[in-house]
Amino acid sequence: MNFFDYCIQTYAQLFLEATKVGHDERFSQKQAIRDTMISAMRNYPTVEVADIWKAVYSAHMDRKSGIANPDIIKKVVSAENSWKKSSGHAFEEMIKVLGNISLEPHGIRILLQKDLKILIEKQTIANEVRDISWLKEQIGASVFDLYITVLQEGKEYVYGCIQSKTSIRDRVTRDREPSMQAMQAFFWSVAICLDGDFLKLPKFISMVNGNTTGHKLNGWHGMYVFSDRYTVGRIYPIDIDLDLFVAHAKEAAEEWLQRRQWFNHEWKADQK
Amino acid sequence: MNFFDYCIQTYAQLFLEATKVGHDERFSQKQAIRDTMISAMRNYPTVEVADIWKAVYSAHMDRKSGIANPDIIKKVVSAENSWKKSSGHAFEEMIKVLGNISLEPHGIRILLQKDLKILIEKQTIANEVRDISWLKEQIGASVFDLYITVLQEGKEYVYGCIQSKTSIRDRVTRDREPSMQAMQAFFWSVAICLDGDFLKLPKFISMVNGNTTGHKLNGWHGMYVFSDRYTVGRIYPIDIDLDLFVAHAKEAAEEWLQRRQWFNHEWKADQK
DNA sequence: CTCGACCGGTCGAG
DNA sequence: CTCGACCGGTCGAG
Repeated sequence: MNFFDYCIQTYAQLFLEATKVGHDERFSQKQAIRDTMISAMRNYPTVEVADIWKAVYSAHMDRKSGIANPDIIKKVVSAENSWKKSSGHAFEEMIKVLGNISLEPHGIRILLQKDLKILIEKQTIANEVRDISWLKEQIGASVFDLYITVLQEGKEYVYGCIQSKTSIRDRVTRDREPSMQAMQAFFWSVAICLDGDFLKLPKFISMVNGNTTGHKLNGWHGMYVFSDRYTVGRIYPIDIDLDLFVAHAKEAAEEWLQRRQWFNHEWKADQK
Repeated sequence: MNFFDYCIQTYAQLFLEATKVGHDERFSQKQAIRDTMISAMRNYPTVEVADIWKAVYSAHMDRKSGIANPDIIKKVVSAENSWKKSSGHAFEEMIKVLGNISLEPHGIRILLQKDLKILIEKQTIANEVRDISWLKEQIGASVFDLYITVLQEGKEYVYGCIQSKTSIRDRVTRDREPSMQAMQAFFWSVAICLDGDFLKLPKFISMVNGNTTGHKLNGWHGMYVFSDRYTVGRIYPIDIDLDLFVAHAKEAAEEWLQRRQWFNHEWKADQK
């Protein structure tokens, strides 16, 4: 028998034996991986150990997924990684395109982080030095996905930071802190979420709206969700027109230009 | 047509059109994701946007992998994540089992990080306070995968730190720094690698052996690879018996017990 | 070519 | 139940 088939068979057998004597799946699979390796290394001393490892991987993937063909596995994993890396960018671009349709007539526009990076390098952003230096820090740490600017007397000012997320699951926890810092730096800070499923848990609602012992303050000026199932407080529904987001962006731009010193976390848009 | 099929078809069509006018694959796929979303949201305003997103995901996965069945995709991704999380643990256990067969008769044994954590909590590790506190820090940050101890007069001392990796790719870069700190703290510090493919690049060889301008010092006392293709300097071949690793572990234990003050990065095992 | 960053179901230990 | 950590081909910008 070749080493590959040996690994497939041995893994299956060892896993079965382990479960039969009462071990749970996690224990059994770990033991099957470990002992198939040992056994195969003994029986095929001339085969590269890395190749035996790949065979054990195939055995594990087969048992868990029902797919025995390594080519299919490889292609799915590759495609999945492509989606992970690129789909978020596509979503950001979508928000930029959809938002700017309504915003640009008002002298407001959404920028990708990389757009803003270029504009700051070209020194065409009119914010004060202190803002510019704060923005550079945020860009360096890739904190926000999008930024929003407003024109006044022909000059372009960044007045807001946007987190755009297709799925934030429990990463909301990590995104909240930078958002609060943006509000403390007198910027409009909002999140746009494709999927609001996580808002089914009260914990996350209070991370947005505050007013609980665990989360005293609101984490964002607004969170815009592509669904009307989760609307409460600063959690707003949007659809393809981004209506409430656009309305709030206009209100926020006006506020930022006229009364920035009072533009802290308490600010709330009028329109609902 | 239902929204799902609409997304599949639209994505395929938009991607094809983009490539036909000369865009590369990455640009075309990002545009296809973005514009299929916009188009589907317009045509199916009552469908949850998160569900449209899932359909676009399926379209992307289908084009990249050739697999159109979402159930298969889901199972492969799930299995892959299981492997990612569990296989490293199985490998660590394997090293522990294989190593301890030869080591335990000499009063030496390999511990998983979690084993050491428990022993330290039970206060059965005999190292000085300063060592214990250093070890606790390493455990807290999950720096090393395995530790190695030696018995002297019935007391058990941790004398080495082991990184066990199935694939370190360019993560070697990140693993080097903590290894050098372990050597500075007068511990034996080694890595055990399943796959030495990365050692085809001279850069990585010099990260192990030092003696270049970029990497003046050696990064480990030894790196043990399950292959004899990469042997040079402190890069040693091992097979299932872990011969050289075991021989060096014995030498290092002796050195640590007798002459610890001189056990710095320069120490090198005699046996080859 | 290089090289940092991306994600999300699972694991494992509460 | 919760919740932090895991990985690795791809993306994107040098």
